[in-house]
Amino acid sequence: MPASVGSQAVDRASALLALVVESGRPRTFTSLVEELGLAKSTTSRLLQALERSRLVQRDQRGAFRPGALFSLHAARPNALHDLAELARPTLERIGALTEETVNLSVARGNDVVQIAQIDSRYLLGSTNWVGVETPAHCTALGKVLYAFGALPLPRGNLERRTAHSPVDRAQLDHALVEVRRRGWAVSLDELEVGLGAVAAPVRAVDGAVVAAISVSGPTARVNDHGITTLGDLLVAEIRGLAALLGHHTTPEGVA
Amino acid sequence: MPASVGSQAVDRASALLALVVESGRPRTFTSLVEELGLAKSTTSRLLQALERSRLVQRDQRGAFRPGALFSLHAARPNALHDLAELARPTLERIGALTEETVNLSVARGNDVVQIAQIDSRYLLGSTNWVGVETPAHCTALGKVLYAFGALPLPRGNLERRTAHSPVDRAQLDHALVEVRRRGWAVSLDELEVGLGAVAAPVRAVDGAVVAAISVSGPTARVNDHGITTLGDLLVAEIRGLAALLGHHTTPEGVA
DNA sequence: ACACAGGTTCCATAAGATGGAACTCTTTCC
DNA sequence: GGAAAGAGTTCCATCTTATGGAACCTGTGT
Repeated sequence: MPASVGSQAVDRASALLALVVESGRPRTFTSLVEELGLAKSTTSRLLQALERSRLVQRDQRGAFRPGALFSLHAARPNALHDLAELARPTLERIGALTEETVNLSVARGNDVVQIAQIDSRYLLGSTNWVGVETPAHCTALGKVLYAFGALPLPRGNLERRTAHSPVDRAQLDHALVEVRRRGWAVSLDELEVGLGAVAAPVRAVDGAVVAAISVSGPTARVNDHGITTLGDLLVAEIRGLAALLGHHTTPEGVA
Repeated sequence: MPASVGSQAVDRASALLALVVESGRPRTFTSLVEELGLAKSTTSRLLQALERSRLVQRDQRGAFRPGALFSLHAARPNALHDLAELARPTLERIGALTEETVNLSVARGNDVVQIAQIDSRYLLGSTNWVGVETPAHCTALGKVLYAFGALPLPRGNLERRTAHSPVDRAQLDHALVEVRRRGWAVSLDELEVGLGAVAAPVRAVDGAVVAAISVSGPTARVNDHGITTLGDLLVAEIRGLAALLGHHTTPEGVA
């Protein structure tokens, strides 16, 4: 661990900051003291310094949350582009293994936005979905984000894209139970007849799903037959990406 | 200078990080050394510590950009909610001064997303636009984001919402020149007949426009008559918000 | 092959970070 | 309503840890 000298204070402050950002909800002073095992006085001083620099801020109750600098970054139009950069190696490896089109998406408001895509090795691949709007309930990516609470569930009737699209919340909910059970989602002929996709979640350290990755292609190649293999492959490959988002390489089971 | 002791290293590292995040584009090692006036060795050590904690990352050329922790935060569905919190006092003050509906928006992909709203004091106010999709070329918010490069300009024909909507790029471009000249944008009867709005940009320290704030209401109240007053009021009030996103000017006293 | 900019490592020094204890303010409990 | 526990900050003597100048790399252009 201490393979580094001359920066103990910064390392400690950074560790505090990482905890606050990664846990995704306000952290109390005491919980931070306990988790890092630093002296109260040290922790207090470091947090004050971070607050001064707008790296953390305190809410009404005094708990710490990511500060204005994080908000500023998030508001930049290309903030998600950085995430795409980070994920690119993972996407490319999945692309190389499956030879199909690979997409990375996050939830934004009530929509799913595609932020990166690796194109299929085949001539007959999916088109470019970056920026294209799709009804989330018909896509594997949307189902993953719905299933793990990253996207607010839709109300009212659902748009029927094909004969296979889920048409109401009951059908969708049923599908989402299955997604949670398996850990990945499928969409076959639901968005477009002849188009199949599998998607799996990308989780932050706190377990929250922050993004999803899909593999999609014509149902001639992406179909019931090899779908389990694809789903498991996705889940396995995404482990590496999750490590980038939160370095604790904990294989300890968290549901 | 600040009356703070026991955290010089953290303060310096935070200052480095703030520079990297605020400038919005990759910063070279040397430019950071020059801007902060620290010793090369110190700067190098601090940046290494920040990189270790995924607070900064280096691109292919070795320049520093915000790291994975910033991307992680940006990918969270509620990342922009934090920005809204930060802006709330400003929005409320504008709402109190104008008694009209106030909105905060950012660009996301090719769309404008409303992330916060303060409702009009009048019964006849605008409806809630948070989450609603609107054609950017017909809105004051959209024009601001277009004018200052926060939103990619639209291609092809533009949707004609009313007789006053701009119908092509030529008309829109002409309007944007005016927006840049005045520093704020107007939309009267362009989105809906009877609806008027004024919007102004929110800038980060590097000058990049990261968001826009609008005041909107029925044209009975928001119209050519008082529009300059409204525009200037917006620009003036937003200064305070920009200070929150940028450098520290106030040691104490949070509204 | 040479020089030079950009960047990292080394090291003696002392400046600055550290943690225990004292202290303040708030909340809870009886 | 008062005592006690809880949450967090400030103080201060101690010595760990950050510091910056110089040496040292490493890649690039000439």
